[in-house]
Amino acid sequence: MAKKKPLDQTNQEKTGVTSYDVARRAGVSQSAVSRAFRKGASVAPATRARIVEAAQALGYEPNAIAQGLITKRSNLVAIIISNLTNLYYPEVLAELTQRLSQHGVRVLLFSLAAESDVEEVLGQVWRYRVDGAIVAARLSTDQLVAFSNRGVPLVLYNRVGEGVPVASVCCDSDLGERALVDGLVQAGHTCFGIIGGPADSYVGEERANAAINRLAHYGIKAEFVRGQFDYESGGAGLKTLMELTDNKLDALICVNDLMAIGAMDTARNIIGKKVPNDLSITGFDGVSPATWEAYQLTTVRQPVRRMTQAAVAMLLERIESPDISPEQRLFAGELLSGRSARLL
Amino acid sequence: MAKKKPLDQTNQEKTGVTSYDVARRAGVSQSAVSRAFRKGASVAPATRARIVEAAQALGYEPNAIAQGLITKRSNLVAIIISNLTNLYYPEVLAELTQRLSQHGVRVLLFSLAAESDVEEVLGQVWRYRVDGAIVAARLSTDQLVAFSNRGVPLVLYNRVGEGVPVASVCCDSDLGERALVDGLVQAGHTCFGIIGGPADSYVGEERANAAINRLAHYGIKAEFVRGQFDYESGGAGLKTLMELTDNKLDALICVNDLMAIGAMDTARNIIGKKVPNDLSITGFDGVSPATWEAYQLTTVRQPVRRMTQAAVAMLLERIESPDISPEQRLFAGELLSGRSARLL
DNA sequence: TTGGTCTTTGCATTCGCAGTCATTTCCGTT
DNA sequence: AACGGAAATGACTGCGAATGCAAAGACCAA
Repeated sequence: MAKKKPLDQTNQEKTGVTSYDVARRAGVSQSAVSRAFRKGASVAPATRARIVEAAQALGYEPNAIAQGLITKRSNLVAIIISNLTNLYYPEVLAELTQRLSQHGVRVLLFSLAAESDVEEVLGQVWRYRVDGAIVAARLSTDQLVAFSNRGVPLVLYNRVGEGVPVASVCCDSDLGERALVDGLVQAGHTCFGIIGGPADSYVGEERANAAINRLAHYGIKAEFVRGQFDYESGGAGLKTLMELTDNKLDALICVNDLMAIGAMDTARNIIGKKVPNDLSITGFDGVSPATWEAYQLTTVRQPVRRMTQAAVAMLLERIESPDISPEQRLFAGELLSGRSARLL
Repeated sequence: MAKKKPLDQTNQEKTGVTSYDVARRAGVSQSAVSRAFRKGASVAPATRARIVEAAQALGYEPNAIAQGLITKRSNLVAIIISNLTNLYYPEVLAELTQRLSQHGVRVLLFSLAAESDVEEVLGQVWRYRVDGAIVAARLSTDQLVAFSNRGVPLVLYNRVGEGVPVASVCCDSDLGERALVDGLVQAGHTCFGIIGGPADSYVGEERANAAINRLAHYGIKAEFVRGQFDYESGGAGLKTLMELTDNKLDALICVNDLMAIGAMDTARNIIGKKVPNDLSITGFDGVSPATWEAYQLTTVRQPVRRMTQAAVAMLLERIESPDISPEQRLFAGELLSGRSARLL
């Protein structure tokens, strides 16, 4: 009884060119083909040449799925991101994807409507046996533990493991907001307002708290409203704050650039306030529109390249050596002194 | 000799909970576990319940890699996108990803530095045996043929198969530019300039040609320069065009919004021209900053939701029935009459 | 020529699951 | 009680590549 694929049945139709097909054409065994495609394997140069030639003639590409099954390395990394439309993440995503692909790792993308929708995608993450994950969304303790239990290396991006030690890369909210607050206070502002993010957003809370705390240090209490990180929230938030402060607001801290931009436009065009003469506005992130002529936003720019670079490096390290202990890397942002705020 | 996994060796460590582990715990065969997880399979309700319970206790998730190997369906779709940082694509990407995931399909993301870098990633696309691909980058005829030879369903996004019939979803450049040109001409503009995209960009060429042709219809010849689709290119292009036209330029057509925005800022703040009084500026895409108060760009908005919806539907159709003949779906954009241009 | 070492090569097995086929169990009927 | 048909279940194989092991060559020295 002929078991195993007998090497005698033509099969190079469309989809399925297998290593057996290549082997037959090159007159070698399937093992040889496998070895010809792996780096340090023992194959005679002449043999390898024949195999490569046959492979090319047939259009053979090793089946990564089958490789993954046997080697238990899918070369897949999950990237879980919440607000893809939020201007800041596309840059991060592009950087991460390109860096990872330089290392032969492919990206399985999960994009969330809201930051708290993670649970639904985790099942899929497990199923695909990804080699690791980079997550820019809030994970519960249970979820963090799940990663560790399943042995999936994890790097958080602009998030930290609350209560659980996890590798993470962040831009320092405290430092950033502190620089902004210090500048604003010392320039003589007195009536502060803050537009935060949705309650389930990690960075939103971080930054808002950082600003509130630093203001408290000066004995200043700011009004606080929440936004959705988008343009409209900026304008809406500003209006609310104006009411709350009896129109006295003279310093507005937004936890991201987009809301700051929205607020600037509203201040200038709707409310009729001069920015920064009547009202100083600050943002956070350093997205590209922040530097446009029309805005010249005073903000904190995250060092995206260094951060993504670090995230990828950390992840790959942990994939190689799963037992490396968690490390937090905190990057200082760069204060961008634009024309939207009077700083000292 | 005990071949096959003997069901008697504990194995629920971290990574590898397999269907055998679940089977053993539930006191059934591996086949039963497999069936319990597939829809219309024949399993007694009581058995299924036991299996599900065991699976949960062990944290079992079917291995999608193994499933893919045997069923020849990876449930993976490749998305190949060129300028992720270009403001327009993030929205598209987010939409596509979310729609696909509603259909149980995962996204393998490939992001290109330049539109012509496709070749390098195609190898990876083949290796992962994706069920289909959505491509927003220029493919050569050979590359298009490769998809068809390998039986990988393909939908082009804002591109068409030049010379080869391929399924595609586009926003109509001709209609869009025509509406803009008509409006500008009828409003009395006489000296036209166009800022195009990089020569290897498909939409860039399409739109520029559309504008040029429509202008020719009126007997008008426009000056033409190229940009890189980014903010800076807008300002730079405008300056060049001003020189070329002896400062007489009164209508500027940019092939995307970002360059139009850059041009607006430069016109107002650097060159000192009033927009739209001295100079009308138009864009294309309808990205969110186009609607910001500071710009109110006159542009053509692509119906992103309908387009992504169509792309996903077409792709899934073709995955189910690979022999459906190619179809082109051309969507009309919506003319957004902002305050950046005087139209009729 | 012979023996020993090192390199190439092929065989057989394995990864985790789906699905075919054969067998068993369960029920309703008469 | 005996039978028939449907439903449930299990044994087994194979998807495509990687790899341990053993066998076969290649090469050199004696």
